[in-house]
Amino acid sequence: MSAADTRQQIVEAADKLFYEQGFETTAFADIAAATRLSRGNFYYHFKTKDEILAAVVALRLDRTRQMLDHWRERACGPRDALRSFAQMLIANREAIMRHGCPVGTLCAELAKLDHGGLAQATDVFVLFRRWLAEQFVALGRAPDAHDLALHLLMRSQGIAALANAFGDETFIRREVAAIEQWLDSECPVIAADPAE
Amino acid sequence: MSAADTRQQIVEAADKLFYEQGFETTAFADIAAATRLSRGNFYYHFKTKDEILAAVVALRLDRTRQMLDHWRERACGPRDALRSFAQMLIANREAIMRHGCPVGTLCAELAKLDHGGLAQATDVFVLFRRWLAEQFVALGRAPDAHDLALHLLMRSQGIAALANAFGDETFIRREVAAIEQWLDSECPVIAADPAE
DNA sequence: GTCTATACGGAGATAGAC
DNA sequence: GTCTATCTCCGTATAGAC
Repeated sequence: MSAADTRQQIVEAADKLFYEQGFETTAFADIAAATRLSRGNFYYHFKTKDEILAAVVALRLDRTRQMLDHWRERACGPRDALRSFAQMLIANREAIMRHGCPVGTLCAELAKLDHGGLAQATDVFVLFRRWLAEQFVALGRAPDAHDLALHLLMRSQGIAALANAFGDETFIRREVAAIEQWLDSECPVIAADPAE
Repeated sequence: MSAADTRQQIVEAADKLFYEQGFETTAFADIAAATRLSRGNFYYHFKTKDEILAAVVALRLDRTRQMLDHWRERACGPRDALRSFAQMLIANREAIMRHGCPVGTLCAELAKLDHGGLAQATDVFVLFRRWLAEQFVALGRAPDAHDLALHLLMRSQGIAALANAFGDETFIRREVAAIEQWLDSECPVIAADPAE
């Protein structure tokens, strides 16, 4: 197998394990078992565990960009795009109830560890925030688009946190519905807008 | 120093460290340094680290009960009591920006570790949820008091998570104001209610 | 009740054979 | 590029002196 392929395998396995078990808990032995590589072999591809973390965050940034592009392309206008964001909570409900939000839990862990990679990890949040703000700008809310984006992000984090703690699927669905209601009240459909 | 005092000191130091650094990251050596006790001496008071965690959670449950009682006693009616809950985010903003919500981050960490103490830790959430629901019942929202309580808890978690990631104090204040607006819209002041 | 000394396991990391 | 063997450090936990 080529070095690039092996590297990719390691990063993907680490991504999964960091989400499911957390960064610190995940040992090289765990990633080794998942990739069926020997422990020592890791050091050919990554010098330290922090390098693996950086690669995982880079992977998540890439995937998030792709997902956001995809949502925008597929949606009928910005309001529909925003709904995609909310619906993500329902689509990923099983994983969220078990492991929380991948972005939020990683940021929280790195903040506690006082880890240098925190800034990189929050960049994933920034990616979401900017994208959300763009949709609100397109809906004519340019002045407070940033605040509205943070509000939506805040709700998604709160929902993920409680869903993780209580494991209550009904709660997720109810709160996603509440988000959609909030969207409609904040950005009412106007007759002049043909895309809506 | 009596055994009970020493035990209390250990638990309080552990409480602080678990909040600031996380449960797993905190080593006995850290607690030893904070309490100025020798490492070996811990095992007279606690057989395992998990026992310390259980004691910390019990301490937090006690303190939460006291705080909730205090809020209720001090408040002019249930609406005012609910405002105390929201204001807690502003009062504790410095700690929240640095370390997140003590309850939420502990639950998230224990969920990732698949730790048996998770249920106990979520009991702190349950305490808040019940108390919040009681206030909503008092405001005449008995049918959906439980849902409203979870919604408020959700918001507090989302605010804490993003405040931790972004370190934005303005964001906290804005969202607390939004919560108070939401309270007024969900439970409008009625003339027949003398306490309000 | 409090201390020192120490066993034990598991983590990250390195060296060198293949 | 991948492996095995090995090193060191650190965390939990125990034993026993004082």
